[in-house]
Amino acid sequence: MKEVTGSYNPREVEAGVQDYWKREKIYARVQELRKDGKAFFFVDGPPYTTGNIHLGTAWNKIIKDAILRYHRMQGRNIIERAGYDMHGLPIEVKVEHQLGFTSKKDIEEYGIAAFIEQCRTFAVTHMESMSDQFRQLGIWLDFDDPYQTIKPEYIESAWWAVQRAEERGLLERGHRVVNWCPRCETAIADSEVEYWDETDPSIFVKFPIAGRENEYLVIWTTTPWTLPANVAVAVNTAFTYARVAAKKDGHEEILWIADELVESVLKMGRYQDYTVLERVNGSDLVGTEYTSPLAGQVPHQAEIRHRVVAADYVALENTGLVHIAPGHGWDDYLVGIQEGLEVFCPVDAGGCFTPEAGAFADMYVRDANDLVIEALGDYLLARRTITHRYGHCWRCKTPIIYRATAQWFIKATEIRESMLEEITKVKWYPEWAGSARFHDFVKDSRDWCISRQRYWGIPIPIWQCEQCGKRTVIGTIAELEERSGVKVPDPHRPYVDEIVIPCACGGEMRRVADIFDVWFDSAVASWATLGFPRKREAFDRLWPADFITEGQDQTRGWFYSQLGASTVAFGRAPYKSVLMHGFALDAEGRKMSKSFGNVVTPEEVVNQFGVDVLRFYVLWANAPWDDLKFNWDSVKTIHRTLNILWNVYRFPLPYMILDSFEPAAGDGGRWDDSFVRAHIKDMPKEDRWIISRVNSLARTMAGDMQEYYLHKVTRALAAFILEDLSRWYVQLVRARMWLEEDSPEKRYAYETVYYVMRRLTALLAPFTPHIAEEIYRNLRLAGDPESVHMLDWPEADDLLIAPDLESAMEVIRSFDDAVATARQNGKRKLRWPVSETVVVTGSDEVKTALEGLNDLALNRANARAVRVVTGAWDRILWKAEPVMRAIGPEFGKEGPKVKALIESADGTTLKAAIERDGKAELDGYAITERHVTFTEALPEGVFAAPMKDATVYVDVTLTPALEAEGYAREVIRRIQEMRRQLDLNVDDFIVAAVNVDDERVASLISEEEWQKEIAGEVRAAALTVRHNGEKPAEPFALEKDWDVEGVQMQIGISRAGE
RNA sequence: GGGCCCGUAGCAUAGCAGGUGGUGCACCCGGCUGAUAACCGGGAGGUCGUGCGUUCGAAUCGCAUCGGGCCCA
Repeated sequence: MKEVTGSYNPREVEAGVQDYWKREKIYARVQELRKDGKAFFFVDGPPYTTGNIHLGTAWNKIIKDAILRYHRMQGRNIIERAGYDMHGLPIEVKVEHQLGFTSKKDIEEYGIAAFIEQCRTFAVTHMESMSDQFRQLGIWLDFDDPYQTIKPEYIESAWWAVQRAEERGLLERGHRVVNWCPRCETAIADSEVEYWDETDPSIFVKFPIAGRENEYLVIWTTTPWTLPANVAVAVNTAFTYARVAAKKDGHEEILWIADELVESVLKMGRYQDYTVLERVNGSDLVGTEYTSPLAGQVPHQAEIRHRVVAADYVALENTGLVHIAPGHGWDDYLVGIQEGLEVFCPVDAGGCFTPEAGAFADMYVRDANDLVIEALGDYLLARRTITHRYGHCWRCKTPIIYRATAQWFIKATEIRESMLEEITKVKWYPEWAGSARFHDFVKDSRDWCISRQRYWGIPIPIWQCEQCGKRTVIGTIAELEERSGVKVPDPHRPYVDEIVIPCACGGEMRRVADIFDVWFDSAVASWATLGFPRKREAFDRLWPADFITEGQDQTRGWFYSQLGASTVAFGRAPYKSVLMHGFALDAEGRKMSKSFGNVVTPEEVVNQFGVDVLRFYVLWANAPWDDLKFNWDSVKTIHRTLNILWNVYRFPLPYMILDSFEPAAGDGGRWDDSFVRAHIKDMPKEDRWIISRVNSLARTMAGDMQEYYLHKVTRALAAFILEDLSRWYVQLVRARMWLEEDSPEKRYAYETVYYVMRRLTALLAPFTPHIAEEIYRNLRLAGDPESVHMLDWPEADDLLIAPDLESAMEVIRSFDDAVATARQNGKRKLRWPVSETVVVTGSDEVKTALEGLNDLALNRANARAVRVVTGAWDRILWKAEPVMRAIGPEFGKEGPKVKALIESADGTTLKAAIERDGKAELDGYAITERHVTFTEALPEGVFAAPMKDATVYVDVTLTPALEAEGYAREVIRRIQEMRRQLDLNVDDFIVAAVNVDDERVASLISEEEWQKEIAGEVRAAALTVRHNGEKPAEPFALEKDWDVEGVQMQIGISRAGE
């Protein structure tokens, strides 16, 4: 043990500890230590390798680290490989940006091989930087060998899964409407679409009904550019539609509009008058044929037989008739399939019209809106604009379009039931994350489009024969090499694109051009991290994962993609338990975003307050599943808490060292609790109490960790440090530390403090691994493990838990607070003793506690006596107040006289008489309880304050003896202060002289008893107390004038022998 | 538009198997001075988002509504 002089400097502590971990390879040794333990297979959700980590990423890893450290201390062998998600469009877009590219054409010209090298470099560089940042947060995952989605063995894990899908008939080539980014020229996942407001045209269009003169269906759309692809109009059979003769500027035309919407539509079209000719049910309209107003511009439109169809999703909005273009909308597409409509999509990958769009060919669709509107001519009924939420590509921010394309799908809808079933078998923290949130998401899930038309990703391992069309799905690189007869240098594009497999028909099979949706990469992490299918052993032993934890946004993300891929490949969920955590928000509860400028980085927090403070804060601030509202004040509070811990830790060290205290060692020079267990019966109550408390703490924490109540665990820790240790135990035990001679009391104090700190550091280790390690390193005995992280979790010791003592101590603490309040009311400082303190209570618990812990109560109250009184305390006086409402009517004009009598009577006597006899006589008048109320009147010098189930009365009246002690304490305090100013060691002796102006006070403290007391307390070899005495010949090292409660004193001190 | 979560003093948070709302920070006042660029006590501060309902009684249960978050459409 060495003394610690500095105050808590987190950055210094953390740098030292991390250096120690590195030097002594502590992480590896802890792994080694636990390798025979029961396995705990954890899968790290892979962060995407772009840029720096943010607060949410840090929170995520901190939760993981705290939980894994806890399980490790419980003896588990943790499989804890870190992982990174390194493919995908976000990186491609960043690299495109760096290279100044704007389209796929630029990439093709630059060369795919060179392009993906840039992507690879980008991903690897960022991965390394992120690992460094995580290491700095004290995260103990295996960052030296993380799983990386770009590695060949990882790519195989994905290939293998698709091969399973093919075997099970769950892989499908389908023509579907997908979210399409015209800039990136690829399909993008629903999860890659970001919504924000966009202003678009809002137009009402008349579709002429075939074979009718001047009669139209009125539809509404915000995407005029989809009109060239119109094939149908949908109505809802639950609505009534009106056939209206509408008049405008002398013309009349017949319009079909949902009955309830007629008024608003006609107003929009500025019609002056109308008549409803007939009303029909929606179903009566079904089958009605019409022609396209764009037949002149788009030749194919003239060939389509447009008709009215029924669809449930049509709402009573706008016109109640919906324009259907199966090539450009998901709902439209479904209606199209159902009705056997043509899927017409005259738009290319870049978002431009194809020649099929006739007059609009080559135009970018969003730019074509105005031309389409113009081309509608008289068929345009009304034109407005609308601001609505519209989807954009999450990477390049281009507005997306819906486009029917050929894509590869996993038929998630076919395995939906078994996915839902699997969800119920997983343990969810909290429960509703699975049973409600995730369940509802999966219930509504669609088939999963896994193909992307890009470059930096896992190539889809499907080879298709150019001649016969037969396809084959490759599961491993070895299989590919065997079947192609070619060595595969890198399973990425463009290398795999060149590999040809001979087909049985004599033709050549070539790879389909697509790569995987990047979500498919991480979906296979649970087996990829174990090297499966290349390696089998670990997979057979460990899979599925015991535990994963990610943010609530991963419900649709990683929780889902993993479940989907695993249900396809293995027919079961790849995880046994899932903790869903919240999102990191700013103090106002808003999302942190760069454009708001409200982003707080983990780095900022760490630079100011250190890693442990950040860690403790994010775990402590709220329940894991609630959103974290970041708050600097709270961070400061946590800093203060750890600072107090630090002070508590270092305060006994100088005394221990001075006394050469050696904690009792157990077997092999290893510390254990045998001393405490052997002596607990003899130890002072406060020692037994704090020992009980720290064991209770361990018990509560273990219970809460079962449910991953990280906030409760850290709050319990903070409360223990602040309330139990610092504010209470340390205050009680200080005096024993200062004892000169060796004594059992002092030894017990040392052993107790040591015991508590050893247990506490272990309890803190998962949450604040650095400060716990730092303290542990200084306290550990020679035979102890080198790191606090090698210890087992301290199980609560039932034999040392004393519930009665804990509750009795609660009473004393409440008493202590009340005494302080009463003294404050009586303006009597705690340093000044008081004669008597009385507790009036009806509670047995209070009585028992104060009697059982009377020494403690005396000490805390600084009183000559602490007494418990049940019922009434005889020194309480009562003041009688007349109740005129009762006196007036009864005594009539005698009333004022009675009032005066009551007011001047002795309330205490009056109350006693009424209580005894039911009435009292005052000058012949019978007074009963009706006529008078009593209020408590405290005797001179007595002050009261409430405590739990009791009232405390403190008599602050001074006597010469009390005064003598009070002044003596004042002198002691001043001399101590002067010792401090001289920077003396605690064991230095001094010589001192006190000169008191006031003769009476001088004589009080000159009494032998107090002079001895003062000399002893301040370690004075010589002490003189004088009244207006002459100054000593020798000047003192330090002389000061003091005003002590109005009494002037001159005090001088010097170090003895100087 | 739908699902889930959250909404308690200036800020953050506990209480939510219903029975007179706790705690921390900040604030004001005071104490302590052998943890001291620390520590401790006291005080003030609340329509428990809003409305309706169930109940003898609701922060706690139900419905509606508003605000925030994540996700979906």
